[in-house]
Amino acid sequence: MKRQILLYGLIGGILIAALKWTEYRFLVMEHSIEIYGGLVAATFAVLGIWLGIKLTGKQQRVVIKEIPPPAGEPFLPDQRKREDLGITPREMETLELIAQGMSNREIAEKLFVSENTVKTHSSRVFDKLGAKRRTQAVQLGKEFGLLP
Amino acid sequence: MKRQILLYGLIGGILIAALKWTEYRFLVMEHSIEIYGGLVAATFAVLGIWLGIKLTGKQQRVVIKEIPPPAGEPFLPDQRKREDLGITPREMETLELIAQGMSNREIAEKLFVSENTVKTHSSRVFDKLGAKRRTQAVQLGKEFGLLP
DNA sequence: GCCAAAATCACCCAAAAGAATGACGACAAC
DNA sequence: GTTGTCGTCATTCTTTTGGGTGATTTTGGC
Repeated sequence: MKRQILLYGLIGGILIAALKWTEYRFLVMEHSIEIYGGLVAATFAVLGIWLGIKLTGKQQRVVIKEIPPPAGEPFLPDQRKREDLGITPREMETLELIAQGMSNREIAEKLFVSENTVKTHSSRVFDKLGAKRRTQAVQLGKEFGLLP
Repeated sequence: MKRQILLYGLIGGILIAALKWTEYRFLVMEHSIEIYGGLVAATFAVLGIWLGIKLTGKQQRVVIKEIPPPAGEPFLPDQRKREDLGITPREMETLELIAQGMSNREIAEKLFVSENTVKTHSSRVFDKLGAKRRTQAVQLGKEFGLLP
């Protein structure tokens, strides 16, 4: 960056010098002052733009780096796998709540059904997953991509 | 963006006009041409830098960097967190096996201890995690970074 | 309307899990 | 040598879970 600023100053100096040098040649020309001003303006404008881009271009890349980390997969319930295993939506729901550490009673309250119903659902889902315990069902559910 | 470019051109035009207008006043001055040139150069340089910054500042440089996190963490058991919670190694071991879906009996066999001992460990670990059920302990264990 | 799948609920019973308490030996720290 | 932690085990009792079976109701498709 320092190099670019120095370079910029240098070019400026050279231009000034060139300006002075050409002064004696083209000053006689009509409207040379306008051409002159335009030339200088254009040159410095280009240089300025270039410098501006350089000035922020590097910084920009650092900021960009933040994008990737939070990404990844938000996890979308594997509908296909669920159907492959013949697990019904209600059973799936039950399984999810089991995975959250809820008891049958709590699940029953949350789903507005009787505890017996929850038992039925869980039993069936265990069967379909090949699990003997709820903890195992959770473990298998994850392996099958049914649970996060 | 278009607005800025137009503005830029406008300012350029105004400067040229001003240049022409002042021409009749300061042309008589000695070295006015250098001052002039420098002034114009400085003005356009500043404008150029500003424009350059504006030009790239808002642009999202979508540099699609490779995503390290997904393939990244092999998961290292959080030793600190475990000790923070006052969970002993043996209790941790028990928790891990619980998370794998094993029953107390299976865990007992695997660890060569009695089932009662496993119960003691699990009870203690539940207590330390604030869990009431093993499924909940697993869930909390994950949240605490104790389990994968 | 009829059928099949899904969802619901009920009972019974056995197994597993969990809470509470007490106890004992090993071992490190002070 | 006392203290504290850890790991071990037992006993008793309550709660939760899970298996098995059957039944009723809803729902969606044909």
